[in-house]
Amino acid sequence: MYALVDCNNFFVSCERVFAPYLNGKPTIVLSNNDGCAIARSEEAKALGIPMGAPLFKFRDIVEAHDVKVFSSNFSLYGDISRRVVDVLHRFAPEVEVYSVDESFVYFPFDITPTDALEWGRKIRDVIWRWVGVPTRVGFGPTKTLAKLANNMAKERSDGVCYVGADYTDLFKKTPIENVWGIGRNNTKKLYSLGVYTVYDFTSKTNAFIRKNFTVVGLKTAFELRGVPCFTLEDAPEPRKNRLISRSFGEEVTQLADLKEALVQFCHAGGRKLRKAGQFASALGVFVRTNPHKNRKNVTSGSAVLNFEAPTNNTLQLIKGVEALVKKVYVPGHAYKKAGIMLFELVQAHTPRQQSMVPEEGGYDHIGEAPALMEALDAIQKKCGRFSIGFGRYGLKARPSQSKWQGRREKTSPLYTTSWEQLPDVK
DNA sequence: TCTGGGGTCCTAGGACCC
DNA sequence: TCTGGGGTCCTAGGACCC
Repeated sequence: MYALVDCNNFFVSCERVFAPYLNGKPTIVLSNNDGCAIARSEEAKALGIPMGAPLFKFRDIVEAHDVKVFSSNFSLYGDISRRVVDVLHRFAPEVEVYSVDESFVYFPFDITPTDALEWGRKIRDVIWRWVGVPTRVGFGPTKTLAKLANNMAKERSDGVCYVGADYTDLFKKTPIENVWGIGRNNTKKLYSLGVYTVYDFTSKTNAFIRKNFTVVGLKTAFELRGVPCFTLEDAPEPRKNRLISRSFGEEVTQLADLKEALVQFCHAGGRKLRKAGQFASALGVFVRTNPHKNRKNVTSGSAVLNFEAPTNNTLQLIKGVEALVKKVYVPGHAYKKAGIMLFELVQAHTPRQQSMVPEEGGYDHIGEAPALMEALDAIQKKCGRFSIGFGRYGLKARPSQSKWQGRREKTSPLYTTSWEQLPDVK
């Protein structure tokens, strides 16, 4: 038996944990750069604010109804997310963190749907009391059915639901696009093939599904019929690539500004690699002008280089960026977005080809962080992320002074991850 | 004026090997 | 007239997820 535990309107719910005055008020959280609505409270949804819509398109609604607006505060959301997962581990030994607001839970013992629903109510109750965010719990014999049940739980007053493989009546009423793994494109194709509901889909032959939707679609069909094809990934595979990118607050035309942004991304990238014990084999840089401003004339560029030996040394990433940015930067263009990509990430213990001629300033033994990086991480951890950097790359003392930094005008405090910003209890 | 930031998996087809 | 039977690796592109 699988369960999917999903936090309702997660980012908004996180904001409400420490600001209960927001309860009952229409509230939204914006994407980076205060661009789009990426989380909406039920009240905000009722006002017609669409998911992913840019703020300027519904600003009149915000003003007319006094919608509470927040910039995204991912430190807070990440911390709340960890707390939710901690609670789940008390209920079941096997938990797969699927995303920041969703986890799969596997119950390895026999459990009836009735008992499952009782468990679900208990899980919701404890998360609500201990962490302070509302959740929904869906149960099913496969992950896909649990996910569907989670969707159905929206309609249930107790926020829990079970869906079995034999729920034919339900399947006849459920649109196929509600199924996990059936996206926009497949929906269009399914409609054209006369498939509109879950029932229509599961009734098709395997050969038909395989032919039109590859093994991916076939697995989904099996899952809906109650045959598990996706198991719990309790020890997720280490990630293979990493992307660090941002849209800029203001368009960037100068090479120095572009470089400064990319160097910041290298800091973030290096830190993330070291934390995960990973090393990047190759580095990519990309830049892009604003696609919304001049749709016909969006320019982008990218370049990649291979490291002689995989690295997680920030300084080596920066050196790589220095070489690559010259290839992609074209004077006269106004860049709106840029990023770095770290490819073919390897773990410290992965066997690898040694370089015959060690790079100057590099290091030979993978897994051995150079003392400089250890010091950098330690100082940044103690004194803050911008307390130290590589001076010659134009790092300003406070990066908010840079034009490439995005807008974050309505950020809530770091209630749980900064000593200075702990909330007061009166 | 203003439009996010991450990821994964699968397939087809070409180049190349014996 | 008739033209084998295996493989691997890489890339681009398309689909999906949050």
